[in-house]
Amino acid sequence: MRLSEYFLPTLKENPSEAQIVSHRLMLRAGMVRQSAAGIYSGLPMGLRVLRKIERIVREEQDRAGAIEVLMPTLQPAEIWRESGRYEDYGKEMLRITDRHERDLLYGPTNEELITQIFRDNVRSYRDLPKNLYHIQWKFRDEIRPRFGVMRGREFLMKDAYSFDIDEASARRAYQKMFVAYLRSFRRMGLKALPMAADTGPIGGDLSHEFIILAETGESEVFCHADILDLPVPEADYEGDLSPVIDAFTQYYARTDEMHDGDEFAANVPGDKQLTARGIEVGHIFYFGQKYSEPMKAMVTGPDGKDVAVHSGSYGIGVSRLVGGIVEASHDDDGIIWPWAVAPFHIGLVNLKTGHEGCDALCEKLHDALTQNGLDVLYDDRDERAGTKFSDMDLIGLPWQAVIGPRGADKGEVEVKNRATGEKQVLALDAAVALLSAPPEK
RNA sequence: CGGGGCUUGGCGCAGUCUGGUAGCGCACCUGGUUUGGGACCAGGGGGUCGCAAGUUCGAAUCUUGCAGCCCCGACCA
Repeated sequence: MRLSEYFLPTLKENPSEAQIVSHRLMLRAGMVRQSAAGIYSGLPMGLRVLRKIERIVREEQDRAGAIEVLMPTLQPAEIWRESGRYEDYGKEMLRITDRHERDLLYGPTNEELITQIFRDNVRSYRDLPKNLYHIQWKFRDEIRPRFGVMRGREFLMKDAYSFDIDEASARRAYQKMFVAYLRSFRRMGLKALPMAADTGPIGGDLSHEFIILAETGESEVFCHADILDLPVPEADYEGDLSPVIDAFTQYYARTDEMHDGDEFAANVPGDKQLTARGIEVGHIFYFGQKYSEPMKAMVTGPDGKDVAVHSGSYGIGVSRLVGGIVEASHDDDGIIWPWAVAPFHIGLVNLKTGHEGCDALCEKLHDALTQNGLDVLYDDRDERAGTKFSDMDLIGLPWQAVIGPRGADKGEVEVKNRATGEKQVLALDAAVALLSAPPEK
């Protein structure tokens, strides 16, 4: 993509409404613009990141056996009356009335709708287990939206819903999602820590929040430092997942609402006690028959008797992750994108557009990289070097390839690693080889 | 929802106390000189000062009401 033909409005100064770093950087790097409190438009840069995150989430959900569907943003009030949540949900639910005076709502979550779809189409235990998910916009009319895209009112969420014949089977569905979440976040370059979460009225041990550490996180978290370095293994979803789950849950890890100071002190050695702030990027829980009973989501079991299915739901805040990743990965100059979610892999900087040697070498490099399947943003604007360098640092692509009159005629490319700042001058072929791999951090 | 702050050109701000018809930096347009870390000179365009009502000869400035946005707290992917 040629920057001169792209749409990338960067800002030199911080907009006054943005207070936290991810919000400031996302505005300055031309990723999003605010439309109203907690409601954002995505510009091309932001959309690219969102799509890459979405793709990772989708691939890992599919791999874990979940099946993608797409439910609408607007839902009839009727099914929420059935589950009893229409009144319970309160003012966070945006209610809408259509021209026929029918009550609708903009979905804050989809348990009711998916349960309706399930019960209307599945009758037998032989069709279980099932795990259905979708990636769709949600709306929760938060009292106080803040932190840019991390606490918006409108947000993109992946939500999955599992249906099983009994609790033992449901537990397995839960484990699969647990592992899929570990894998998803790891692929995005994040260390997401599963933390025991409040299970509410259902009880049991089947609820975890996945938290990434960041100074601006909303909740305080307490954990054993060793969790941070646990490897995420290749997943065999057909095999026994318990060892993986156990490895991650053997350590103390809790948010402030679940925290117990005495237990923390007793179970975690002093030098391993980690207190930090975190951002919740995922939440999984098993809720049994909470919705299947009132909504009559029944299947016939092997004994010929109808039973209400056992369900769980599993959410990932896709749009929140964009902000979360920026929080977790930036420096004073701008964003530092992990390779897997970078809007482009490489920023190709032509220091002197119009200079024959520079133009020619840039074109060559651009074509070679593109042919290798890489996303290249080619800064061919007629701007000064300083402007290009600072814009490139700001938008944070993993690699920068700089071509200027100094080295162009010798066929030299200067390659810079955005994360480390390390620079090296290379011949074209060597540059192509280096740039085609994720940078070592 | 309670407390605090803000609203003046695309962005960042001054001017408001003490009313006199709007200014600075950046960005943008034209021309020229420049050109490896956000250049310089000259010229230029763009604002019913958040909205409404009031006071006044005269309101960005004073009064009242409303709206939007941000921050702190209690709640949430």
